Amino acid sequence: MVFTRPSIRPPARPSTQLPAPHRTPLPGAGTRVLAPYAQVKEFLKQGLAAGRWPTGALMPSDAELVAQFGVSRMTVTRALRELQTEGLVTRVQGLGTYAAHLAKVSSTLTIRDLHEEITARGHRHHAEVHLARQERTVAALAPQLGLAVGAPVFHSLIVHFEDNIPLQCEDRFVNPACAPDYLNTDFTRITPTHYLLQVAPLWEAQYAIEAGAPSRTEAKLLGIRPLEACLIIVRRTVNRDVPITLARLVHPGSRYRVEGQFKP
Amino acid sequence: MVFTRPSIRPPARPSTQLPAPHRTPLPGAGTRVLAPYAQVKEFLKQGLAAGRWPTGALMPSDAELVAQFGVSRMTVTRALRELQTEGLVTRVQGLGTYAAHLAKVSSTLTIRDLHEEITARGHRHHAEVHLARQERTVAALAPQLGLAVGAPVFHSLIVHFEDNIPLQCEDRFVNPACAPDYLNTDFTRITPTHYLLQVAPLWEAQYAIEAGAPSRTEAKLLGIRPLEACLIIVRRTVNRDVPITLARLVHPGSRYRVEGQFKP
DNA sequence: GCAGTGTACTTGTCTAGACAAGACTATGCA
DNA sequence: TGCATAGTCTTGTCTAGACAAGTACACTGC
Repeated sequence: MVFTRPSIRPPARPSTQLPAPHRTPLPGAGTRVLAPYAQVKEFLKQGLAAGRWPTGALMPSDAELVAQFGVSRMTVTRALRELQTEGLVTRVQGLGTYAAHLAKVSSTLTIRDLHEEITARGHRHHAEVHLARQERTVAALAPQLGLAVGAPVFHSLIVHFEDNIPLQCEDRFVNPACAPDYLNTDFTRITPTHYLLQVAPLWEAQYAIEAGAPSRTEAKLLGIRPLEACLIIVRRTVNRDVPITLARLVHPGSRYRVEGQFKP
Repeated sequence: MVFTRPSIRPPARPSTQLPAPHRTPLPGAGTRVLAPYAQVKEFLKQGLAAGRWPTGALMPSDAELVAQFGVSRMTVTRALRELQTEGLVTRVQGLGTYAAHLAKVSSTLTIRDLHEEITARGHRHHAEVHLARQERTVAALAPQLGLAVGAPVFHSLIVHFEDNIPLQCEDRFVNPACAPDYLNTDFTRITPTHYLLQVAPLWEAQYAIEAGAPSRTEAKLLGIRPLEACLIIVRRTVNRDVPITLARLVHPGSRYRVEGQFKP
């Protein structure tokens, strides 16, 4: 659905002209007046919230907003670009700005080092290392880690405790090329996440969150019954297209959950 | 940790000067040259990835980047502002730009209407409505929905099927003020999510994802054993600070998972 | 009817300069 | 010594204009 812009200019829109933007900071007014770009942004956001432009509808052009608000095009552009990165509008060169599908908002969910997370709660963290050795890549892992079958790969199995209660069972494979010193790290003092962040500070990750029963080993390590529901996160981390690590993080369902926020 | 900027200008940085940016589109070159703002951004991103500026370190100032790249300040500003919204740098007026803690990246996770999601997979969706009525707000719900205890609230209980297999048990409470017609909707044809998106198109949501056992009713409705692990999402949706709805979505762990991506 | 062309409109990006406001530092005065 | 002040550096924001490039549509000539 693409609306056509009327070829005739609409008749006398109510003026939203701003009175000489930042040059008059409204001396007595206690409430901080919004910056012009923020006013344009807010105007469009409110309109979208009110359903003024349904999904796919053509929104005012840059030039129209410039005229309406009496600001420069750079200001309008900034407002629209921010709305675009927030996923609220779609801009197509040569065509115009369209209202986006508002259901598709991105969530903010910050990933943190478990050690940090636990200490931030004012609790004590410690870890038990059950395995840290070099193995040969098996077929199931090879494509995920970008390694050949049989190539060396680092494997660690660590249980993390919050105030002596098992919180996470971390089963991790690491690409040796990215972190040659991985196995020499003392994981009771530095978590793998922390170490890997230092080695490869900028990365992307794909993750899958699911509920399931732990394996028999995991249940034993976590001190839970074999059928107790667990929150399982499988995370694959990539640094500039080079796979770094693949981790399976198993948490007792009763002790851990993921929280986040969607914001348009 | 805050580094002090040296008061003496550093000696002759290797020039990254750009050759008359977009005015010379490199006639023969097949590879599209990055826009100047993108080049500045990429330069800083690479530096961060390489650990050139550890967390908290003072990064080059706008003026330095302007001189280094031979672009205008607006161009540099754009690059830095985008890095800031991506959470890679922190900018403080009067002080400078600092390298941010790279572990905190935000994830992209798109929330979609379940009906859309299922049909997008090429499968068939249908819903069974087990409950859709007005009730009185109980104490536990009142603060979450911003309603008084005893005030009317809409309550629906719907099971969603993918190709006749139960996928989600949706237990939902809705603020009547936001969606007066909620109970008149035919939920076998329109999902509550879809309906609520039309009524209140712009919203924020807080969610919690956890693993747990279903209630006895839920197990029955989903056709699973009482102890089978379920992925439970509790979502609270707010439209401009007005609570709209509170939903508990229970999925059999073996049939559903959440996937997403972290990107810096 | 149909293919090509020109025009008008759109967004994408950049420049050079400007003023505001926050944070630090050196200076001068009591 | 202690405090106020001026100066310098920083980021935050805006303007007015420019060119590039993509799209749609009316017009032309065949």
